[in-house]
Amino acid sequence: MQGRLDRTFFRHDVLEVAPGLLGKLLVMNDEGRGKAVYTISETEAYKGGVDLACHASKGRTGRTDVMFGDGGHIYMYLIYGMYWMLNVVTSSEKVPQAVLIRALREVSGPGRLTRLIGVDKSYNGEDLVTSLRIGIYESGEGIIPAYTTGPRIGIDYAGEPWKSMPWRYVMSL
DNA sequence: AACACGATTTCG
DNA sequence: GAAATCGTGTTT
Repeated sequence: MQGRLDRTFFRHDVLEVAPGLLGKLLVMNDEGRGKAVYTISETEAYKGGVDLACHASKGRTGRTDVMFGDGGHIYMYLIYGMYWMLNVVTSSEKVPQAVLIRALREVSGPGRLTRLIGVDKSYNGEDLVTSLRIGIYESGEGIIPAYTTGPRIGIDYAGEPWKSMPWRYVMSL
């Protein structure tokens, strides 16, 4: 590992950070569960005020507040009353964007992965740059691996053009 | 105070 | 194809 991703990595546009997170290492250091390292293999970009699939597009509320903050923080969202979605806030303050971590290598599905690694609402607002229990690190290569793109999952309600934007990034084998 | 709904997963 | 299950935003 070359080292932990710094603040500037997260302060770029979500369409740049989402594919940029592929191949990066998600490092967990939760008390009791011990240390664990996972490779991020699938992400989705949710781009601020214009993107109707992005929760922040309907304005700043208590829940979406963290997305309006500085990049590098975590936005946790509970879906269907049972699954936590792990998001990484990107860009800078006042610009609401986030990357949904959809899969880790060997672990498919955003809801299953958060259960596996033990991430829930208590991680909302956590700073990935300074947190002692969760962080993202550069992989050995330090480059973005090959990947394919496609429409995001489960957001058809947002309508066109959002439901068709190729903002889902899947790392190739 | 009540209601509708969702960035999913699992089972039949 | 449908249920499980609840925090959040919206409506009453």
